[in-house]
Amino acid sequence: MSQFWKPGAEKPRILDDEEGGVLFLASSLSSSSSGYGYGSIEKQRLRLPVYKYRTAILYLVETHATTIIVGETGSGKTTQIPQYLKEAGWADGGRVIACTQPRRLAVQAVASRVAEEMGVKLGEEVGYTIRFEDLTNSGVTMIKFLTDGVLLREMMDDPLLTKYSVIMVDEAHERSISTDILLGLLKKIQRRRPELRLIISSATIEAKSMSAFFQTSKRHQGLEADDGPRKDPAILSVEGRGFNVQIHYVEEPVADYVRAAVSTVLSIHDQEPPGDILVFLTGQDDIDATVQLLTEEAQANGKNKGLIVLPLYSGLSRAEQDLVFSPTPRGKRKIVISTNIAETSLTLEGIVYVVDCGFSKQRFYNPISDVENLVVAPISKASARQRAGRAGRIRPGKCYRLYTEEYFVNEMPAQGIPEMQRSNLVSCVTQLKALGIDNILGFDWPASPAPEAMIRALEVLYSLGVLDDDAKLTSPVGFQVAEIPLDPMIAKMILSSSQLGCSEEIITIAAVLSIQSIWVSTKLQKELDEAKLRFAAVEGDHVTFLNVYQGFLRSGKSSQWCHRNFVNYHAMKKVIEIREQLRRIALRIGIVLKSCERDMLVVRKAVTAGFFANACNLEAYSHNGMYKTVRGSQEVYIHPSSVLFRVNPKWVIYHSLVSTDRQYIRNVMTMDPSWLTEAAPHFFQYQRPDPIGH
DNA sequence: GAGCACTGC
Repeated sequence: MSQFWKPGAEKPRILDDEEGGVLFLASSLSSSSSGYGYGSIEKQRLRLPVYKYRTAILYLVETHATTIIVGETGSGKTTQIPQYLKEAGWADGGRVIACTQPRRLAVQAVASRVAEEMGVKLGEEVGYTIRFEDLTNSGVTMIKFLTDGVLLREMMDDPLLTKYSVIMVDEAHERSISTDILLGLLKKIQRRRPELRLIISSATIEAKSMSAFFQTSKRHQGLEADDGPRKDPAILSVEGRGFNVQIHYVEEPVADYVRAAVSTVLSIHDQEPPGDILVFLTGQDDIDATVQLLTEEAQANGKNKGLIVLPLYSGLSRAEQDLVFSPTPRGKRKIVISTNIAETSLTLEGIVYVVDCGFSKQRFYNPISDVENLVVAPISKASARQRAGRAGRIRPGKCYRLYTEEYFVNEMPAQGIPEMQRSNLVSCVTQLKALGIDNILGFDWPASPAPEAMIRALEVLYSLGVLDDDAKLTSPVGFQVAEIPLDPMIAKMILSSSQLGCSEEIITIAAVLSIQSIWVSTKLQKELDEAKLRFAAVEGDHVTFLNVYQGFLRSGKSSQWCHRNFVNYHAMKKVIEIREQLRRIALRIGIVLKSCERDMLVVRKAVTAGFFANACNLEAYSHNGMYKTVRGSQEVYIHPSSVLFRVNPKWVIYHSLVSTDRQYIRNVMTMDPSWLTEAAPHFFQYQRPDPIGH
């Protein structure tokens, strides 16, 4: 491979664009150098679109502190660029090349692919780290894949990330909270470590704003010192290798996208050649309705024989999700009706047609009421393109958009709102504080969150005793909370359990609260309710979780036991895993591991210490179970899934709140109001001088 | 008596 550009060699031809970024125009190499006697993996590597840009990428990374690579799916950037860097010597001298991904599955898949291409054992030269799993060998691993959340955690031990020579942040266009925090911090690190190189890889042409973010102040421009890289980011664009997808729009806006989706699917089935169909809708309700309607109409038309209609959303059991991946039998057409999960998280093979309703459920946070809501909202153009691209993976496809072209062009937003601007920031602020970022309001974010959200987060953390009057982390509580990889309210609950002597129980509760649900998703609602009753505790859902966990342990962690009791076996295994991680961290930060045996009073006090802000009082004379929150006097109701539903104790504390027609509180526990002033005297003095006196 | 887009540490 001597023909490739290496650091120090004569530079390839480049052209500066008017913004000071560097745009690579032509490579002197073409991909025609493939074909002599390489193994098939090697041949495949040479055929990837990114291969043509190998020299350019290495040159830009050598000469620029930050390189932004815009690459469509199938360009090969994720698997190839780390290898190019290694071949060019960026992993010499014990240094490591890092590549981050937003999702665990992607980390594992990419790492094993790269290990295979390099002919090495996974966990040696090529490794990966995700929560609960570290497959790296320190001193040996040269290329390391990891989730961006794990890299953020690594910064708590090594703030300058000194072992890495190059950090590639992949899928940056998704703008998850951890990607955004990471980008902000990496920009800071760059100032302290000029030898560090960043590669920001993104699927959309948002590169300009990303470039502006990494652009350092004007006076540095043009000062190209011989001993350092250029400070202005380079931008390089790599084409993808997807097939052409023809876009169809509706001529008039549709009133009901469920009906529109059904009729679109039926006409594709009627008129188009074989190929599976993927339909994007917003949620479980829409999807179940569509599956039913489609099955009925197909039956009525006598077309049901050729159709396999399958729902897809994260709430389905593993077995139900796996159905979607089974190959379509000859002569049949598979129709997958899915949430956003199929946009990025899962990739289906064999899709030729996509139907896109133009909406998805998105989280929005209201810092004034401190409530996170799930709202059906229009998707962005970037999402619409991503959805359409799902039709072009195996051959040219078609995408049917259930909105007008006029709407797409003129009204659909180009990019979605970054998650940072739609979320509660309590965890995010704690993490930054732990990394020594004192001036949170002045932090240089890729997208600044609302000041109200920031102030609300500071208030909550102050009331938890995580921050002091100067908004600095308290010692030891604040630092301990930051070490625990969970929501600060949960972390505070764990810390309090140490003093109350019930940490074993509270850690179990923390683990259960941090997974989706320990119950199986089933249509047998009555049976599920009956199963729940077998574990129900008068103290509420938290203690009920302890009963389930005890039962699971006594059964010898049996999957049959889970099945009999409508408990989700995979969820329980995850609970065990999270418990183990939390116990390790607890020992490290000096929490006393102790069981309170059957004393649920201390367990409830520990929960209150974290969740006092979620205290509610049953309205006197309320016959319909209406509660008011102590903090904001909001009307709330106990969710029917709670064991305290219809029990309606006078005082409760909840873990989370969901808004639909009503505000429902989920995971609810009974408590005594005198604990509130005990847990957070300042908070309740400030909010309401005497919460107990009525 | 009713509802949970999707990730991640």
